[in-house]
Amino acid sequence: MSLAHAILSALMDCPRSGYDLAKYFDSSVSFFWDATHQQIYRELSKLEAEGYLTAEKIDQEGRPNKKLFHITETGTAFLQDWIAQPSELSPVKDDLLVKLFAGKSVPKEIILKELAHHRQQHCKRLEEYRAIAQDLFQSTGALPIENQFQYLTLHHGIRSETGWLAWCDEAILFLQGEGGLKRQQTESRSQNPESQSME
Amino acid sequence: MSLAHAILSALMDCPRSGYDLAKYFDSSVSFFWDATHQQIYRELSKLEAEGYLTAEKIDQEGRPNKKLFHITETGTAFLQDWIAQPSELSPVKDDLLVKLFAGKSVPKEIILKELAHHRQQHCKRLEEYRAIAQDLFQSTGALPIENQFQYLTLHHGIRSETGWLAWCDEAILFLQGEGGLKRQQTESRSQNPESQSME
DNA sequence: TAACCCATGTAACCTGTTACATGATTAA
DNA sequence: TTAATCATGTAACAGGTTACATGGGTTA
Repeated sequence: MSLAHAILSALMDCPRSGYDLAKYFDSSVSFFWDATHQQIYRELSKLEAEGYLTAEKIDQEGRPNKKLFHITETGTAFLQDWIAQPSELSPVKDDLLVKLFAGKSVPKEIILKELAHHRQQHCKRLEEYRAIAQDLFQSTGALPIENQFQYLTLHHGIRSETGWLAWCDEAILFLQGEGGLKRQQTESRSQNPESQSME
Repeated sequence: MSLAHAILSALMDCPRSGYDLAKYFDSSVSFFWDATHQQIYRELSKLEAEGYLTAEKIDQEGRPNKKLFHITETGTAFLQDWIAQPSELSPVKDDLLVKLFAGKSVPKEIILKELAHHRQQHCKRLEEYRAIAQDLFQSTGALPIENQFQYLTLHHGIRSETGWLAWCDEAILFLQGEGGLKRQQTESRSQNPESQSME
């Protein structure tokens, strides 16, 4: 869908090589998009052919030559157009939840183990996100405009990981409590959620 | 990745036709997986060819004939195996967050409009999930084992939508507040989140 | 009489994954 | 001397999207 748009966004900032983009997608873009270097190179060729990007060849000594991709005016317009188009909610796809859904067909310990494993992975991710937050936004006072939007996406990532952690904890307790007996009330604060404060 | 597994899980319950599955994926599975009828039919053929499913032909009068798919023992074993294999976190991909990331390249009103639009869609989804929760889990006392896992997946969906709503509200306020000036403190309750109570 | 439900599919295309391939430089 | 970093790609395959196709029965 929007790998192309994610790449164009990343190139609005500054020109980057395919390699740079792959690294970028592994860190500062990972809160909301995921792509391998193979996908990125293929998409870059396509975007160049369509005139949304131009490649600048950089000869280097002591390391491989590279191509820096710059976004063109057509590319910028294409991105702006897409942003202005209202879009649907992105589809949800989650392996762990598929496993849980079929949970009754395996011993409970297997599910509990997998929940613990995922809990730990979310924990790790949360720490990574917090570290990025520290790096980027430690100054007091107003954020420069360039960083406001990045801040919001990162904040979403932190929120989402925090939510996963809490859900994992609940699910583990629920299943350990022999299921069902400890179910709590249906109407809760989530009707009118007390929002977590910003990171 | 796991469309095959999601289909097999759905058939653990009871045999279903492709059409049934498509409807099921549109409602009770939508908290964690998404698939169109084309994908489902293709996957069913494949799963049948591999021996994980058998098709039972049902001739009907007054409406089209159909095929009911039953999971086989091989199919069950295949699913159980997959569940026991530890899996990585599912990748995040979200269009709205890509738009926000590139937010500085369009007028702020466009972003605010899109945020409001998404907020409304998440609201609608949350209501749908709550309605399903009411239907399935209104009884007091212990949940039957068959429903415990479904309950947990649904609960995750409700949690996630609640989180999205709260984030949309925060993002809208943040951007309306001329950005940055109203940023709140970095260390917050999310360090040790007060979990929302179960639905 | 129009739209929706039931029910199944094909075909073309685009996107994502996995494996393979190269090769110099630098840090442990 | 082993592994990681820099840097770019091809090829095959699997998974997902969009458009097309059929056709009777039911509800507004």
